Amino acid sequence: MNDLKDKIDVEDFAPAYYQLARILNEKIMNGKLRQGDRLPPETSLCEEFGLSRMTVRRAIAMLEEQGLLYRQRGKGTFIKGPPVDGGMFMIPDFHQEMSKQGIDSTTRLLAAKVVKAGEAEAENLKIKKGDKVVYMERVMEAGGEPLVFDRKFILYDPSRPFLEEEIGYESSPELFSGFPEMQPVRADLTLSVTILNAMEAELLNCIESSAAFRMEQLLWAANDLRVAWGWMLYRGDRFEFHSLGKPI
Amino acid sequence: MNDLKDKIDVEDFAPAYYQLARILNEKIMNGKLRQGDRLPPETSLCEEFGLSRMTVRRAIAMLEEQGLLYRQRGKGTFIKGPPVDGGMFMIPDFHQEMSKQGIDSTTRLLAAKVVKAGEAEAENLKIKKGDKVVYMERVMEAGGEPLVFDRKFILYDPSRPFLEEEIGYESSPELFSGFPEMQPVRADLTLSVTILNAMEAELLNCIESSAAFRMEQLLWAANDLRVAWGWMLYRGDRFEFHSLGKPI
DNA sequence: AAGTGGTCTAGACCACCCT
DNA sequence: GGGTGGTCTAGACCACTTT
Repeated sequence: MNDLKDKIDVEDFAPAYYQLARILNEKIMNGKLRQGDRLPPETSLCEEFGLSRMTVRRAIAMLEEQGLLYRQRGKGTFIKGPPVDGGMFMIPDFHQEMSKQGIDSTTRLLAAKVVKAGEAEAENLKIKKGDKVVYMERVMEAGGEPLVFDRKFILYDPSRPFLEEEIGYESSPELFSGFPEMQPVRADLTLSVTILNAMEAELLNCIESSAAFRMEQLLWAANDLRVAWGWMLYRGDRFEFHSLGKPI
Repeated sequence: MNDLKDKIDVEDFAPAYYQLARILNEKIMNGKLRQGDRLPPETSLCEEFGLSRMTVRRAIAMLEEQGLLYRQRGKGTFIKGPPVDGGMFMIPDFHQEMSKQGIDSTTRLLAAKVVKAGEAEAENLKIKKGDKVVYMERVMEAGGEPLVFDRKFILYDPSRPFLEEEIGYESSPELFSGFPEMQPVRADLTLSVTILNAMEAELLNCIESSAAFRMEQLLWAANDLRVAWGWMLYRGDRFEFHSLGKPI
């Protein structure tokens, strides 16, 4: 029943490190290598598969990255069990994900204006309450349905006139294009859960008090300058995320 | 104002690839390398820093893994913007995380018994409705507060007596220890949001109808055998998760 | 002392992109 | 054809663990 080749096939288009990773991954999924088992030493694998050590190490590094095993200097490489009580989750870019699934998606701009910063905005952008900020509200839709609500407060640059046309379409980073000092270089994201209030529920076409993901965003430019703060609400009845276990 | 060495320090304990990754990362965070910019070719970096190509590539690979840049064969290596509309989130193992924070945590077993599979369990474990399964309910607590509710349905192995003592403590994988055929080798995790019902809210000491994370788990053993299914509820008022941007 | 993983080199050849 | 990243080798030395 073992149709799998346990050898590196030079005719195969896949590189050797990838083939080896696949072979080892298969042994783990087969139960031939079990939790706690030690992998053969790298030098043994080199001999067994006719590969150099760097290539063998690269295959093992792939599996380590996926959390299938761990390495201990001086001791060996050991198989981990599956991540039962936790894992990694990716929240993909909304429009990218939709277009990948062949679904048309749009962003609708609800509001974009200069307002005075309230308590929360001032605190998060480290400005004074009452200072001017650009406020922006958007809804992202797909299949004729609103799915994500986005609200952002953006640092207002008095040296630059505020242009509504610049705002509101697909990609947020473009908001800052042309203003190198305000270009975000880092984003701190925080994922939590919340219950939609009446306004949010109406915009998202949900019943009030339903649950949603909330992804808070704080965008940093160079020199530790905070350039934008806000959050996105993902409808709880339309989104779920899967742990990463990219098949090899 | 540039206190950063832009050279590899052989006296430094950090390996060369790591130092180079730190230097490049700093240039991105400084805004010296901006979104869309092309990195110098690998061979240039080799010369500039006096490193072999493999070492330079390893540094770049680190940054690529973190989503800071991407590579295109034949064209070059380019800086990405920060992941504004999505990112990676890790949900850590509950007890590991608590002990890391110096907080004592416990697991309390509420129920462990053999029951007949209902519709959902039968569907998810691919058994017949009414077949026997092991049912288990646990609450994980820290700081005197219940924080996570766990409910699992485990494949019942008639050849093996069901022992309540085996169940219920810290680590789920141990449930299967000693039964190699049932040892999980893979876990499919699905993250969603939900609203706590009366029973769940009481067990978690929350008000009813509050929001929570729901992490559904399907555990697979070798031969594509489904060995357990269930879900964990994380109190929404006590949990939030941060995107991964490990500082270099 | 022997065995293990961690780092690094100085080359080599290949696949792809652009001119 | 020249430049880029992608893969691979056959060594070397080091740090750590175990015997």
